[in-house]
Amino acid sequence: MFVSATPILHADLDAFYASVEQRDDPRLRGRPVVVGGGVVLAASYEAKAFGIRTAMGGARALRLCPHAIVVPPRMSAYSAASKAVFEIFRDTTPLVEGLSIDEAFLDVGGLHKIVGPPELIAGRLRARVLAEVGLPITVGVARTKFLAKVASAVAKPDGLLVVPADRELEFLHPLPVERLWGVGKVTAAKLHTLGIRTVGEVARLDETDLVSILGKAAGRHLHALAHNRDPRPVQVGRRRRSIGSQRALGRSPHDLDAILASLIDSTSRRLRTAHRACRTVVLRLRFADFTRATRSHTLAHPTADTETLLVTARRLLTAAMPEIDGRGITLLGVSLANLHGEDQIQLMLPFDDLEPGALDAALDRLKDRFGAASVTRAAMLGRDPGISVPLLPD
DNA sequence: TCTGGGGTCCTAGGACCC
DNA sequence: TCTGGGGTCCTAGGACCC
Repeated sequence: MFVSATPILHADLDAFYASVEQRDDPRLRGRPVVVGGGVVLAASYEAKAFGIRTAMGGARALRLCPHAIVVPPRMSAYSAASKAVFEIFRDTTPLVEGLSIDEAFLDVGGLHKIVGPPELIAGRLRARVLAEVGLPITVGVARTKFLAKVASAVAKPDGLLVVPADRELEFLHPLPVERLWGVGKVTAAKLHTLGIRTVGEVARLDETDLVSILGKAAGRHLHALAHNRDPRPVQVGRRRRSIGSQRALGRSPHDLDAILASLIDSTSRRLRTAHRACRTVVLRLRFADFTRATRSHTLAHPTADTETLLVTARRLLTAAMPEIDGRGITLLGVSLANLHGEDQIQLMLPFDDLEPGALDAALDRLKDRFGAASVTRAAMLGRDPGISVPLLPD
């Protein structure tokens, strides 16, 4: 039986935020649209034609295209659109690996006999996303994840590109090194100074040379990709490894402690909603000269308790105050990492109903159910509506 | 040109343990 | 008394991605 040699799809929504805005407001269609304010979060293809790019300052974008229409972001609309598109992905194949809000890998290798060849599946997927969600989407199809992603980038916007298994290197090698996954500004500059500009030129280098130029992991990684060696399978259900939030600070005076409390409040809330707990609190700082610093602390036990996390974050901030006072702070952020999940249960007891001994009784019930040795009382603090008791296996 | 907000992964040094 | 090699964890910084 013939088995498809190009079973991986990389599906990537085009100019995602801007496309949602154009979908929802007909007046924006066909016109240069910029989503964002101080910085460009997304630009429609009409805006990109003027040289406007993601992450560019808003003022510069308007100089490039004075008649661009700037709209504020509507995150909930993008999130809803993303959910609808991912439902179509999962209806196509259960093997879906989300990469971000607007892109995913789909393994359709097993569908050939039932549905047809990958290009047919990809075409149908594009048609469904347009018909059911109203958004243009580009799909790259190839034998490896990496090449499928390169194919969709080349095919953008609103395109479909299949790289046949026998033409992979022919397709890949003329492309600029910037197309390789993991090559950004710094790595590209290093390679350029050595006269290396295309993927094919990278492929001609020995792995040991690349390692000596770029370091062990990056060198090996790039060497493999330049030869289209990418054995990574499409992974379903990858879990996030950190949850964070940050705030750029204007020139006006700010109450750092209040901002910190609100950052911890929102991130710890998201943590609990996801039924996760964290062990590491990371404080992110950016200074007036745009240099950055991080300060972190790792707790003995995972927790999702607001008060515990806030106390930890406050200690980090207090320790960093001399530096902040000296250099001026322009951004404060918090990231909760070292995430723990399924192996942990969180017990919430409402404050009002809390009889004396109720907590111990609840712990005893859990010990009956999971075995005494697997239940530990790790923390008992809280001003949220309830007492949260993170429990973890010994 | 003056820079947002959300993430991932890698490196390197030091502490600590065997 | 002086010494090796290996492993894990934590912290900090940095490159990169969307």
